[in-house]
Amino acid sequence: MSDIVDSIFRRAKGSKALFAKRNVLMPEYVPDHLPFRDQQIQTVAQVLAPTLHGSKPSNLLLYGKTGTGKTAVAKYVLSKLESESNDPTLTVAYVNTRIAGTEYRSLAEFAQSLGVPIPFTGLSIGEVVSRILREIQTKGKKTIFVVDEIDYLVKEHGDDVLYEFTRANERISPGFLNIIGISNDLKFKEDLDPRVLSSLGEEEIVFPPYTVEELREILHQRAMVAFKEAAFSQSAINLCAAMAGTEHGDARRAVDLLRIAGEVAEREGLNAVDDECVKRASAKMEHDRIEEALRSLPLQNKIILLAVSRFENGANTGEVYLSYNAISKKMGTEVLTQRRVSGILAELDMLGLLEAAVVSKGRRGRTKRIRLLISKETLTKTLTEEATFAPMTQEATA
DNA sequence: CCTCCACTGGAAACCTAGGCTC
DNA sequence: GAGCCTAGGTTTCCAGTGGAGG
Repeated sequence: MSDIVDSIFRRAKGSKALFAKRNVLMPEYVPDHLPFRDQQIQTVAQVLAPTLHGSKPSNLLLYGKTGTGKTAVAKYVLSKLESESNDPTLTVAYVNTRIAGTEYRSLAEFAQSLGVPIPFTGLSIGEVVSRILREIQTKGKKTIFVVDEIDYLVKEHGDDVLYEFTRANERISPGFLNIIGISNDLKFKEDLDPRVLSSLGEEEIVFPPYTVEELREILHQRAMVAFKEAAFSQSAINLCAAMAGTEHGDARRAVDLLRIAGEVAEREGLNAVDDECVKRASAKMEHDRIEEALRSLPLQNKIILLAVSRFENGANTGEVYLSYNAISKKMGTEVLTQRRVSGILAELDMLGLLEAAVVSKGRRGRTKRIRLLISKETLTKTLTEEATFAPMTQEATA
């Protein structure tokens, strides 16, 4: 349906489609070939190879920053393994613990992939774990459990469950449970119980960030498939690679940038993606990021930002608190203490929405010098979307 | 060199809400 | 369905502080 609408609009603007296969540039796409990851693919394959003889491979930890190909490599090798093996008891389960949210939901998802129905709520963690293990044992399932963002799981909920899993293997023969942990955080090992670490980290692979040259090559390969012929310039690709390269070699970001640049070019009715589109795309991503950050902020943080925005030339904590107080009263919302507001100002500083530097003014005390880092227009525009703010953003200088 | 402002930021108690447990 | 637990947000309390003005 939307295809029809798209084509109508496109014809109306007299422009033409640049994408041949846009999904090749979507974040969840796994290509058939992963350049510059041969080493990692080989190691993962070697570690998992014993599975084909029915024996338990070593547990595996994959480390690396976002966009270095960890998840892609894991999914790639596992799909090969599944198609290579003719063992019906081989089961691969994938869970991203940050997206699943809670420990319970991560385990429930895992259980579902094993074919064990788990109620939405009501069971204890221990009960879910033992149901999973019972399934593996009674059916003799050879299980490979990919735990993506395992650092999140451990940080939020501890490593007790992982300990149970790693310890259980003697009891569940002829089946086994193998764990592949994927972590963005290189220091994540420190939060782990040494017993869990020694078992989980039997094999470790580190994924280095991509270099700019590598990003360029990756983007080029994707662009050849994603776009129609001559619908992109080499210099646009280079620019994408360079821009993402300075952001710690994040391939996902590079690919996103290229896709959005393509969308910009299409919307503008251009014949090809050029440097200008990439710059525009980068600005759009930044703008979207800020709007998204604003939207997802808790109410109190929004009010505080609004209070800060009323001072053209920056303000100190006391002044912001007074202004915040007035707005809150007018809106009829709860009023937080100054201590808390001070803390929230520090949080907003971390998010890069404002700057809150601690300065000393001698006899006139010590405070934070607070300055908005985003445009006032973006702020009021985004806040006005929310009905509660509509009256507040109108007469902003009252 | 000392004072003393207007806070900062640590620590602990308190308060929910949501999810789990029985 | 009532009760329990936990995490995260908030309040309360307070010792600490950089440096302009004396």
